Amino acid sequence: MTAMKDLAGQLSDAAGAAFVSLGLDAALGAMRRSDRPDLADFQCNGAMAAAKKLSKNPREIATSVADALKASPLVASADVAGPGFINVRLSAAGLSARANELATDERAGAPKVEKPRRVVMDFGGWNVAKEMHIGHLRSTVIGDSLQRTFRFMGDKVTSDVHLGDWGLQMGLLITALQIEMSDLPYFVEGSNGHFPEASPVTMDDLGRLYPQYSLMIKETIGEEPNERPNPAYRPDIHEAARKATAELQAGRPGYLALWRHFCSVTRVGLERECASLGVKFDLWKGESDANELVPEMTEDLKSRGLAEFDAGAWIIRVKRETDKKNMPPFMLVNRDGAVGYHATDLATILDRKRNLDPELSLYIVDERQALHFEQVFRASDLAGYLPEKGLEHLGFGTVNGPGGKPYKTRDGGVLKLYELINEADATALARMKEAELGADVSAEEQADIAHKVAVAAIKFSDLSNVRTTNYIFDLDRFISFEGKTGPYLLYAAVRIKSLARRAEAEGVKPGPISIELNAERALVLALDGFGDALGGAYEKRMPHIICEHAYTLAQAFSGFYAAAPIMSESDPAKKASRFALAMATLKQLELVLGLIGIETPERM
RNA sequence: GAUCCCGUAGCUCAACUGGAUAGAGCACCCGCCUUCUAAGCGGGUGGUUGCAGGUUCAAGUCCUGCCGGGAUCGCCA
Repeated sequence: MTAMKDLAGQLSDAAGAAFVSLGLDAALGAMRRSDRPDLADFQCNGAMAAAKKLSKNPREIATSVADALKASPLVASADVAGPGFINVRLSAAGLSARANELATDERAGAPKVEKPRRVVMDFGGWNVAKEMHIGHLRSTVIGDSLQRTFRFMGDKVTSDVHLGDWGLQMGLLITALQIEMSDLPYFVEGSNGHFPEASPVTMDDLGRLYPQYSLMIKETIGEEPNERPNPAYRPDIHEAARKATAELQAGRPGYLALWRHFCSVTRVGLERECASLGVKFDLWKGESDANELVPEMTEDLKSRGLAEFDAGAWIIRVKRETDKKNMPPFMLVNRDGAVGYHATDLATILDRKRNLDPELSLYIVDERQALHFEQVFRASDLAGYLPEKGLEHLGFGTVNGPGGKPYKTRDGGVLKLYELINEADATALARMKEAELGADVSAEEQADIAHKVAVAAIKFSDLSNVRTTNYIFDLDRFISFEGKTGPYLLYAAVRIKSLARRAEAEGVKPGPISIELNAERALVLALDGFGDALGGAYEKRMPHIICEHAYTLAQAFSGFYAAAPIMSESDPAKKASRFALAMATLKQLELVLGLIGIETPERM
């Protein structure tokens, strides 16, 4: 995968060769950054595993590997500690060579895949008629980070926002409008006529109607122990919504016209949030786009005996003998003749197979959808569309408020995404004024800087949590600018940019890097860790690994910045070396921040 | 009830898939701005990794059982 080996890779090769010469597996030579920086830069634990197989003394094996390692020009010292740890300290020459390599590499040491794959990323989760709130932030920023990471690694990515625009909620909204505004022309039975261009509803209307009517089609309310019949349940409305859904899907013109309004009204808000967050999708498709394939697909599945008729609905049995958990059947067509997201997701797979033929499809959707995707993937496999192996659900944890319950604002509502962004913008702007920064720039530029800081804070706060776990959202902490935050990373980058401006003015040029100070060693080691972090984030689809690396790098730079003055350094060789190291850091830092969707301003 | 996930410092989170003395940030305490942006740097206080067993040279990580929290379990997405 790697074009240029990082230090761990080079050391692993050397140690691996030593293990092989002992008649052992080269993989035992795997080197990693040391847990004990006071003792070593890198460590190898393979001797202890080897000792078990050979029933030899691990220290004996370790000593012989360590002796072999000493021959490498990279290694300053190699010794054995404890039960058989091999500790390696790197030579200044080795570190300097690596630093120069990183400084001149376009990709700052990043690996690239040898064989690019066609990858589809599906961001299912946004719905028509629902405004984006804090809970939608995760799929957006995680998915965006993943698409940037995969592209950077060389894969051919097609991202699809995949709106939820075709299920019962659409029929429910039509029903709601029929009740609230019954004289609209969309409801005239059999009408094929022209319908108004302008939407009869605004996003606010939809945002109000949707929750109001959703409550009426819930048969029960309350949590598990206190679950009880919903007093507001309206079977008539439920029935009407189901019927309207089926009619919409069957192509009733008035309903389709109305539905288009719902979609376009919603999309305005979604696009605004995307632009604000700097998130782009290749495709703005939705569940509805799969609709035209559904009849063909269901016929195919029925004719091959994969779908069967059961309790009024067409289902596919996806249960397996080995299943421990309950595996309900895949719901192809419900008893009204309407389809839900099982069918549209499967039809979408068929569509993608025909048009994109992806080797890998990633679904960045709430962890709670895990069972759904397992059903869809199994169905796809059974049907011979795309193999289950190339379909992955990347679930993520939910966003909770203090106490582990879903986050609520002070007035009990959900925090809308644009409100969060506005709040962060305002806080960032206030912070700038307080620090008396940006007094010499226009108000417009100040706002631009503040927004970049705000977005960095929001994205980093979210992405630095492990993808799969739930996290607790606290507004103040989320948009704080001190410590381990997005703005800290920006600050490091901005300081280097400022240095670069001064260097330019004073005619200072980067020169060969020579590592002397401890702070310089630490910075090179941090820079060298990029490949490993990127590879890990890519393999595991875990953006937090990149966040962790970005922070380590910024921290190492801050230490270097404080310990090694550049512009005031009198020795021109040292000055040029340190400046080159700073510039290498900036290059990598900007690449890394790019992978988590963070843009760096020129000053802040 | 069944299946799966989680429980780490006062708070919010890490820990490279079994490695050494479990790391960060916030908060708190002490230092550092007449030289590169103090949104910063250096240092300190703070832990029986929910509990009890087990596996082995080595367990936050693996196995078992409890306790506590969450998610899911056919016509909502």
